[in-house]
Amino acid sequence: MYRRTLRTEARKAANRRRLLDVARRLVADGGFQVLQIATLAGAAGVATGTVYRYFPSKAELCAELFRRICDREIEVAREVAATDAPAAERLEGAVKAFAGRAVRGQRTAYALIAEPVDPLVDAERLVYRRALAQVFEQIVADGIAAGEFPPQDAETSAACIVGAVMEALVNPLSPGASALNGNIDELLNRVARFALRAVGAALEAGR
Amino acid sequence: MYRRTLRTEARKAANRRRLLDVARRLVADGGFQVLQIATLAGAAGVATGTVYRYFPSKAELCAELFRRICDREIEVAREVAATDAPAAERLEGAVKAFAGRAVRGQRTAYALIAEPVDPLVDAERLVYRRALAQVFEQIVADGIAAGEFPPQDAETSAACIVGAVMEALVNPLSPGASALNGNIDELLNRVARFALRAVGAALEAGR
DNA sequence: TCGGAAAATGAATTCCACTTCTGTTCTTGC
DNA sequence: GCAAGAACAGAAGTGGAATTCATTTTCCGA
Repeated sequence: MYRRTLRTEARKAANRRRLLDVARRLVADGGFQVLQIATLAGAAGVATGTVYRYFPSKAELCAELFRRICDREIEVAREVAATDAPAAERLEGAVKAFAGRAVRGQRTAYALIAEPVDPLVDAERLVYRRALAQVFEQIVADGIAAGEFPPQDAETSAACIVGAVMEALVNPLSPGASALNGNIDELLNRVARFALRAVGAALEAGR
Repeated sequence: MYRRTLRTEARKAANRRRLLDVARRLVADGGFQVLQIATLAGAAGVATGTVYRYFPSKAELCAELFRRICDREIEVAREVAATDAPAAERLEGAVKAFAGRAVRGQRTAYALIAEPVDPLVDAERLVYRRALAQVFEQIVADGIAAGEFPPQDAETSAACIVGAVMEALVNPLSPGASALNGNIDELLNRVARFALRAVGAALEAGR
């Protein structure tokens, strides 16, 4: 008589987590492109067939991994945005936090933002962008309400900001990356200033 | 004795063009996703093998098609940008022209901007974005020189504008499109205003 | 009209990674 | 320790689309 027990369940959960962790590492330095079932299994020290005892398909595995990575990014953005500082400061902080993490994450950011992926994962990407946009939208809406920013469609502005930041990162991030001659801060500043001007924030002189 | 003659050369060129045209049509309503060699051949009325007498591989065919479509878009953007009106007007015009064409093109725009494609085509996408960014960059630089816009890094601003416009379009364009309840003009206005604010253009009241 | 060369055909092949399947090994409760 | 059932290994199976290739057709120059 065999029955599932706490111990086996725990081990199973741990295996699952480990597979996702190994997958994350693979994606972190080769993108989804190198995430093949056989490779993953090898790296995790299990047989290929075993992967299918934890995930119904590769696409679902990728989607879950994608979600997992995104969740962390969104969480960070939310935290930065959740202070009660003026909207302009919060916007600047959120933009810099997001862009900074992306630049440091390199390959991972490219995977999240631009790498060709299968449709199921691509759907998650839309969700990710919307979630990110919502963070910005809240800030913009608050700024409008406080009179810091001129009236505008917060939703559009938020989407545009997300696009602007991502696009500004695409060149530096795209594979073959010219390694950002150390000017990360300057890049972040430029992007942040762009976003601030875009929502109509009053800029201090010299910015 | 067989030798190539004007007539056959012409026919060959015409066949090539026709293949690309048929491919464009396919992409226009199903995206690159439906562009399969067999499908294309069928639609063009030739055998699958024949396609390979005109293109070395599917990837190259896709890349060339992509380039062909982009070139047209870039050309339009350049034309709009080439007037000697104030930079703000040119920027508004270019943004609206690009976004408007994209919204009307629907599936094609999605294919150009966001559809998952193979790496060779993805590389073309980067080229496309840079070319588009250059159009905007010129306008921004002119605006700065003329004192219309405050000092800023024109390259960054241009990239950001490209990203902002594309992102603003992604939701409306993504498959499952909610068909833009007719508000195309309003969408274009919002995006254009965002871009104008972003470069620091002085906005007339009410915009 | 005919020989030779290019072009077209479309069925067969290849490729390659996902997925499945058949033992084999572990785990549990008794 | 043992029977039953779950998990695992890794080789084989699958599928689907790109690509090839032997054959047929079309085209040129004499």
